[in-house]
Amino acid sequence: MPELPEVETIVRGLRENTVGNRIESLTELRNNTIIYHTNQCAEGLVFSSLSRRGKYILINLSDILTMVIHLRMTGKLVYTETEQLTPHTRAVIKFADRTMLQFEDIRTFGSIQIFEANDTDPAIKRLGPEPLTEDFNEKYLYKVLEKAKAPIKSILLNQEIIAGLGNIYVCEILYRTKIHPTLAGKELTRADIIRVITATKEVLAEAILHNGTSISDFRNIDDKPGEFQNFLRVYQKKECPLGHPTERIKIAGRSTYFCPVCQRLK
DNA sequence: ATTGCTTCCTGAGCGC
DNA sequence: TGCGCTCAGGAAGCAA
Repeated sequence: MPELPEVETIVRGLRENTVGNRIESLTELRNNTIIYHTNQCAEGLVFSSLSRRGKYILINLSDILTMVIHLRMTGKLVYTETEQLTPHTRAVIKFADRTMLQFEDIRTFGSIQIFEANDTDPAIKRLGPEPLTEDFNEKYLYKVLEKAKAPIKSILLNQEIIAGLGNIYVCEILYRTKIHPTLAGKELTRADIIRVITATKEVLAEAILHNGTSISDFRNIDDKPGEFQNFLRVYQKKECPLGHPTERIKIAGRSTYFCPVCQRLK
């Protein structure tokens, strides 16, 4: 479900509402939702600070533990004052002030992991640069693409190359850059690379400004949808903004929307 | 080393 | 109504 802008929206919502909250109980309603990588219990600790890395939510618990949440396709975090269990509620964190955070996940791919404060998920250590920082720049992307035979679409989806992009935003980025999604990475020109960097930063910033994209069930922690779906140009569109019919193809098993007129193979 | 196919799981939407 | 199929904001784990 959520990509970088959606996760960022959730983290901001959590930061406003839960910093300083003490965990009274942490209950798992389905096996393997909460995975402990430490013997230390999270109960009694405080949500000290929150951050995001790629699509991961990182919660610092009293500088003692780190809670790492990944929502995968259908995970949701809902902050409520009363218990509202659904058939898909997988875990509930109750705070000392009687509020609670419910983790719902229809497809059950998501997880909550708990590590020592100085430890983290190995997958996080392998993540590529954050696209909204200076680390994601022309020099870096040129080096990545120089010899890459894979289609640019797959490369941009690879979290070890760039952290946080998913299927929607990669389609949108490629539309804005006029690059065909099947074009091999090494075929991109310097000008293309600069356009990719610029479009990536623009699309993500705009999406964050609109609280993310709700195609079906993304919701902020107060259960409100995002608004960026109103600004998508090709993803799940029949026509691009210029009126050309779009096409849908599969790349690496993922539906890829593009405009065959605006986005040409060289 | 790189690339891509299958898998985890549940539900919605479609054609017949 | 219901069946069977395809599809879904992700990514690990394999196989080639």
